Amino acid sequence: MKPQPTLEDVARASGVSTATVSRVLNDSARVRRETCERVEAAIARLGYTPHFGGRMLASNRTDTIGAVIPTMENAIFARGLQTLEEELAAAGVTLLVATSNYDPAREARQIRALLGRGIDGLVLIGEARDPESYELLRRRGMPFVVVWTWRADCPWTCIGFDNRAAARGLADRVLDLGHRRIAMISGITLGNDRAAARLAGVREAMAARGLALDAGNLVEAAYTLEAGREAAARLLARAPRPTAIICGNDVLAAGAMLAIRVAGLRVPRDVSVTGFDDIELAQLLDPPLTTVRVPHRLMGQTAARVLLRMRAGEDGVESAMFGTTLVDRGSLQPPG
Amino acid sequence: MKPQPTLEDVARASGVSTATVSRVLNDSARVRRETCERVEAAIARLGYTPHFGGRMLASNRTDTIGAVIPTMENAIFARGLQTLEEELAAAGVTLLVATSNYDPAREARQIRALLGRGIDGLVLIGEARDPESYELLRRRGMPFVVVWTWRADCPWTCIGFDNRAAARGLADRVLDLGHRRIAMISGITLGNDRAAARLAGVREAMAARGLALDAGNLVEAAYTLEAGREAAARLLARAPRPTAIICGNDVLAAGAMLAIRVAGLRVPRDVSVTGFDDIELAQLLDPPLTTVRVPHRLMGQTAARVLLRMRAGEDGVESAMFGTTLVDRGSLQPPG
DNA sequence: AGTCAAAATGTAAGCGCTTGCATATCGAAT
DNA sequence: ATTCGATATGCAAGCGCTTACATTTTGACT
Repeated sequence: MKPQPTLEDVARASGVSTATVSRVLNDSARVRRETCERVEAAIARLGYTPHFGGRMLASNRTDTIGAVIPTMENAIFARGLQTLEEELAAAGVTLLVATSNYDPAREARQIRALLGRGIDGLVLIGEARDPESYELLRRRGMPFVVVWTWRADCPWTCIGFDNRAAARGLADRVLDLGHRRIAMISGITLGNDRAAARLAGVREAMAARGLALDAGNLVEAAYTLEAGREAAARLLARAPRPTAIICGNDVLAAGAMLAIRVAGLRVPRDVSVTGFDDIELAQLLDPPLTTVRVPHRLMGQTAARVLLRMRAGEDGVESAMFGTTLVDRGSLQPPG
Repeated sequence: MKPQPTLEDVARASGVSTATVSRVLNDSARVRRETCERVEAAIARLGYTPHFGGRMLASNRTDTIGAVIPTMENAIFARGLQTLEEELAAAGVTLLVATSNYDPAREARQIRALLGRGIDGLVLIGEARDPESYELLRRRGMPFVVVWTWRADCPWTCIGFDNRAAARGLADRVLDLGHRRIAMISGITLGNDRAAARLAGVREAMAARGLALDAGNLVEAAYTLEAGREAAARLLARAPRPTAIICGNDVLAAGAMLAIRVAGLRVPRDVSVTGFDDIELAQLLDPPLTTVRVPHRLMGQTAARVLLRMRAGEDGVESAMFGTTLVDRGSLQPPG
């Protein structure tokens, strides 16, 4: 790493003080146009770039927002992030991403790591986590938003949708079509409020009709294709076989459809399958997957705006709830 | 943002100098065990975390490696990153990710942004970019590696595979099966050496048998489902219709298969389709996609190790080439 | 008890930047 | 010409940390 030109070098080269150069760099409005140009020329000539550490130390800002997401491998988070990033970039703010792999301990570490890097704000997925993490955020006065989830009396600013209600709506549809032997492949609910809420929504829909989700018809599985496949294989082996499998997300549903095909059965003739998220994959499956579309872009965009406002010192920023859409594509039909 | 305890607060609270506290934080080996414990207790009690800017300013290191990738929406990069991140994390280094959306100008900006944040090293995808960016890296003496590509006389440290050879191998298989009316949906080759190399590989295989890729049978398309679909629709409208469509990646292939289905045709009976990358999606398509498996994990892991060695001052670090595998899944068959 | 490396700790000088305050410069109004 | 805000610039004090060097403490040997 070679020595880089400093603010002082620029100041000397353009015959002004370091203060003026700094002003040019930050709010050039307060510097005379002519001086400004002279300084900018020197900056270009020397190839100067501000030293991040110096700036951070002096101003205690980083123009950086952090985000901890479960994984980049699920396209749904990737897309939400993309929007978040674009929206932040437009305001000159960088996005710093960390992943937890759905591991609460790792998420806690990542939060600490991001705080240690002096972020100005934080985006978190879901609200289920260690109270210590929340306490830490409070102590530091760190602005943050919780996305991908929403409930009426959430104590944080949350920007998301009602996982429970969405899942209930989906389960209602399944029930309306006449399914009674219903199984669910849920995400791991421990430490994951979205997965838990989706499961609760399904249970609620069934309870409303005097039904219950048989313990043997519920499998919790990590959000991977392989886990979905195994879970479905287990469910298909039951007698009587379920006529519909509600999956915690699209990846699990894809795994389930794989298992169904391997078992020599057809979707939806023998078994109906539903997903959740509406990732691109959903329309590529055969048959295309009936699923719930989640407002990922809207969440990303709103999270960015809200955090920028918080950073600007605005408080009392409100939560936002977005709706979801049931996307009917054919993998769900009345039982044969 | 509330005021945080500083090193000095910790020093005062534990009755030592700031230097000692700093030593405890960095190489506790040089501090007496008893003192060390006292300091650590104070750190815990005060909830102290080091100030990143201060550290950066004083030591001029950030323990951060940057990466600029085209997009997070393609799972193949996401997975490579995951491995990279894990490997770096094990060495106490953070990964900072930026995306370019396949836009050279934006990539150049992202590189500058990362440099501005004082990264210790950089991972770049492919080697096609602005000479100014390379010049900038050279001037700053910034360690970097180029991944996802490899060629014999590349002037940089590159860690990847031979896109051209892999594509040629695939095209050879297509030709061996007897296809002669071959079409290709390539990624946009402008500013993308991987896409260009894959196209070149296909051309080379055909040339070796005295064939050429008809201009009308080549479409360049952005790496999205929609673009793949449109491109395929265009190709299917030609007379005579191609018997095989070689796609620049799996996403394009998925789009092509969608268009083929819409056109009332069947894969592979009426048209064969091949992909590239072997993302998870490939095995979920119907029929499952014949494609080229790319060593994404290996590249991520190796890139991390190489950069860590470079950071440690080691030079003359060598490039690495990994092989690819043709994964035969059924979407490619002899022409009907 | 005395000696003397080695080990442990302290001292203090920056690292590059921002910013409150002081000073200088400018233009328009008198 | 003089005055006086407004505007532009400079001065210099930190921000929190690391680290070269100086100093003190320790403990194994005489």
